[in-house]
Order: sequence, then C-alpha cells, then structure tokens
Amino acid sequence: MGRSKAVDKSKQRKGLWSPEEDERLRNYILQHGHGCWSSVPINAGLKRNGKSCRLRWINYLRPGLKRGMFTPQEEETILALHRALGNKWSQIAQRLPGRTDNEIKNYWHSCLKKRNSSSRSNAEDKTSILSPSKSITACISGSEQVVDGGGSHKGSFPKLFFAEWLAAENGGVHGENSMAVEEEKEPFLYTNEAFAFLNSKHQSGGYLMQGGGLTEAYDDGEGSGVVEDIFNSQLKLEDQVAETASGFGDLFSGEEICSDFFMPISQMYI
DNA sequence: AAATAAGTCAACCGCGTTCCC
DNA sequence: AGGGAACGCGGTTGACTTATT
Repeated sequence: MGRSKAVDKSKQRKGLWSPEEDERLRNYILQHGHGCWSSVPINAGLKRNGKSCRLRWINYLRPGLKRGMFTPQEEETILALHRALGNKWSQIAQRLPGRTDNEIKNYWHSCLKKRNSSSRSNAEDKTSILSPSKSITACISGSEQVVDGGGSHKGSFPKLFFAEWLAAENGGVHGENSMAVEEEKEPFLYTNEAFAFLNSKHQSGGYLMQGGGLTEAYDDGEGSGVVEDIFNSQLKLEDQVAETASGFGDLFSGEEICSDFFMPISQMYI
C-alpha cells in the first residue's frame, strides 16, 4: 500500500540549503503550489525529501515572513502566551504573524527562557502589581491611581478591556455598542493564565475597544477553559476591531486604534 | 592572535495523528 | 478495516558566530 514510490534516501541531500536550492523550491511552489510535499522535490528537481522542503518553505521561503529582531511587544506576547499555553509553539506562532514556530522556539530557548525565570522571581516579590482580585475597571476609571509607564493615552473614548468585552458578550453589559448575546454563559474567573494572556494582548495592541461600557470581572467558579474562551472570543474581537477601523475611513487602521487607546495592564502599578 | 566557551539558529529526528489506498 | 504514507509538531542536534580569556 501507499501513495507514492519510495525514494532512495541515500541520494538525498541534507544540511544547509544552497541559494540555488532555495530558488528552485521557491519558483516551483509559487508556480504550482506545494500540493503533496513528497512530490515537491521530485517535480522541483531537488535532492531533498518532502519533509525538508516543507520545513524550508515554512521557516524561510514562505512570503510574509518577518526577519530580524523580535519587538518588545512580540516578546511580551510570547512570554504571556507561553505562560498560558506552555510549549505550544505552533499555537503561539499563530498569534504572531510573520513568525514561525521554529523561530519562536529558538528565541524562547536562547533569550526569553532565562529572562522569564528571573522576572518571575522578581514578580513574586512585587505585591504592587495589579492583582486579579483588584478591579481593572477601577484602575481605568480612575478610582485607583494609574501610573502610566511612559506614553500618553488619548483618553477621550470609553475604554473596554478585552476581558470586559468578553464578559459583556457573555451578558455582562448591554450598552449601546455592546454585542448581541448569542448565548448566555456563566461569568468567568480571572486566572493567572488569562491575566497573562490579556497582558500580552494589551502589549501587542489587541484589546482595547472603544464604545461599550465597563464591567467587573466575572467568575465561573472553575477557571478551566477560560483561556480557550479568550482565544475564541479574541477572533471575534479582531473582526470587530477591523470593522470599527473601517468606520474611521482613512483615519485609523485597526492596529492604530488599539495602540492609541489601550492601557497595558503591565503599566497599571498601584 | 589563538583558544575556548557561550550563544544562536537552521535543520533533522521521532512521534502522534490524519489521510487515503 | 487495516496498514502505510503524509503531515504537523515539539525536542534536539550541530554548524556557525560572537564573546571572553
């Protein structure tokens, strides 16, 4: 049985790819698509196996890849997602457009791993960091002192944090800009993971919604599934951001809206 | 300047899952 | 339904570069 003939592995090249091989692979895939990876090297005239071609394409040749240093926002995102998901590099990479799982994994092992472990021990000493028991809303609305870490924020829009938006979607808020509630869910709990994830998205400019009201955090009494919920709901949020952005015509992109109006949780030291 | 240690990163390997004959 | 190929993922390796002694 099987779908293709066995390839003589002894004739297959290994090791670093030459520019000529890259060129052949790139041209072939751009013209024909990859289809079945095992047939790619045969059709492209490469002495590699399909697995190697796939890896080279995904990690190096694929259009849209970012090269170069990770930005501080990307670092924060990786740290937070890793806290939430563990070594799920492909899932983390999905949240970082233009970055590959391999690249993120390497970066984690070479840089972030150490930094994360040292910052964790520091964080344990800092009781001044906003704790899950403290209301985010209170910080934003000014009933708690908010220390801005640097940039000024355009404060004229009502601000809705993602978690709050999620709570709103789940029935927490019914303001004039609130979303339709498709199904009532139990309110959820701020777990550490959810908090880390929220933090990461604030850093990368993903959460703040203008319009809508502010709510308290909710609690589902279990904590499990929260991060998953957040992931799923974030997809909806991103659509909404894009939609909101389109309403501004040429004035703002969705990214700009987020970066101009969000308040990173990490900056809310009390 | 040379030797060596440490860091980086592209690529390989093995395993679990999915697909298809 | 069974079995092998293909795929995708995470862990690991090793070549290469940079820093340090």
